[in-house]
Amino acid sequence: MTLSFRGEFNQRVDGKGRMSIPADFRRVLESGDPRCPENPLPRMVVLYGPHLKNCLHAYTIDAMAEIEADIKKLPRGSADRKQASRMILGKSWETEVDKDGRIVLPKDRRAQIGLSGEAVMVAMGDYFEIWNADTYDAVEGAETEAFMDQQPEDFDPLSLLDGGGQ
Amino acid sequence: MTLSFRGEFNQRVDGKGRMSIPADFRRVLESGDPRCPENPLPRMVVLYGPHLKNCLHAYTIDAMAEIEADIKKLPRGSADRKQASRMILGKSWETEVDKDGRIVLPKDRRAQIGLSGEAVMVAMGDYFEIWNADTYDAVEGAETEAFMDQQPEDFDPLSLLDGGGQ
DNA sequence: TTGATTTCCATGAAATCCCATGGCATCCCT
DNA sequence: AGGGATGCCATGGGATTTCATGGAAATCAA
Repeated sequence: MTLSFRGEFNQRVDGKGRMSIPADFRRVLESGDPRCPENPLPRMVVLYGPHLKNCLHAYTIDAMAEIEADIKKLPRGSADRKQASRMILGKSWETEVDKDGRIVLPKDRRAQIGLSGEAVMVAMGDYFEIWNADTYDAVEGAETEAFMDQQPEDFDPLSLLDGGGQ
Repeated sequence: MTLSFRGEFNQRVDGKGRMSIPADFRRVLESGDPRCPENPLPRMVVLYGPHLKNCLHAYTIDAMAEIEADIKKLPRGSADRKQASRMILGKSWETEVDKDGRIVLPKDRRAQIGLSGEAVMVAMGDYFEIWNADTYDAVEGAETEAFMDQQPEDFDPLSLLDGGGQ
């Protein structure tokens, strides 16, 4: 069983697009990269498909390998496989955390999510999201509020889990 | 275990038909060419059979060798083998990336896919597609739109993978 | 010769490497 | 417990290299 991401972190993004990966996340990336610890610098895969609104998704090598294996299970030549390939393989990018614990997000990626100044990284279990800080505050705040409005006063998120596992 | 292509890149095509191969793709081509790194310049094989509409497919040397091996497994003299040979072996072209990281696409190949000005290269796992930028935007845009129309509003391509492995 | 192709060099932008700093937490010793 | 040393972490700056791309020179072909 592989480690999972946990927590939410704010990090600065400098003019060159450099951004520290939180130390906790690095530990997870290391445990999910078969090349570590021989090569101490963990890699990660960033998804940037058009279905992602205002954020990027970051996976460990192992987690992404699993996804790719699933793609290969789809029938060759099927529309599903083609779309999955285009939207996942075609819209992803592998990079390595440098020895200072940072990655450099290419200009295109930063532009896509309007990233500059301050970033937020949010754990989502087997991946984490990368947001521009201001955008995250706005979108996540609004979505959570909208959701909570539809829930009873004493709502507990754990109740969402009941019956999900059939 | 071989690297796989990842990501999508726009590159310029000049009047001579020269086109840079994205650095990431070159790394994959190098790892898939048994002649590297003794000879540092990787080769690649371009498929241009009539079954390809508006695009070309580019393979590593190793990946194409595997395909050829599969063809040889078909019964000698069978119609399947003959057609596979014609459409794959007969319609493919091997070239070498030059020391500036470029290839020169022959006029015929460019004409076939209407390539000029701007190209798009899209990773598809063990190969990548080469498109004219405008054509790609139109065709891929239309296909994706048609596909997305059949999906729920908040569609995630990862959902295609659920239960794909039966 | 002339047109086409291939090789070589030039350039600006972007990405990468290397080193430096200050803050914070931890460890350890007396 | 104090207090110093140690080490990790996030961040910054500068130098260096790679990349994509354009153009000139050299080679080849008809």
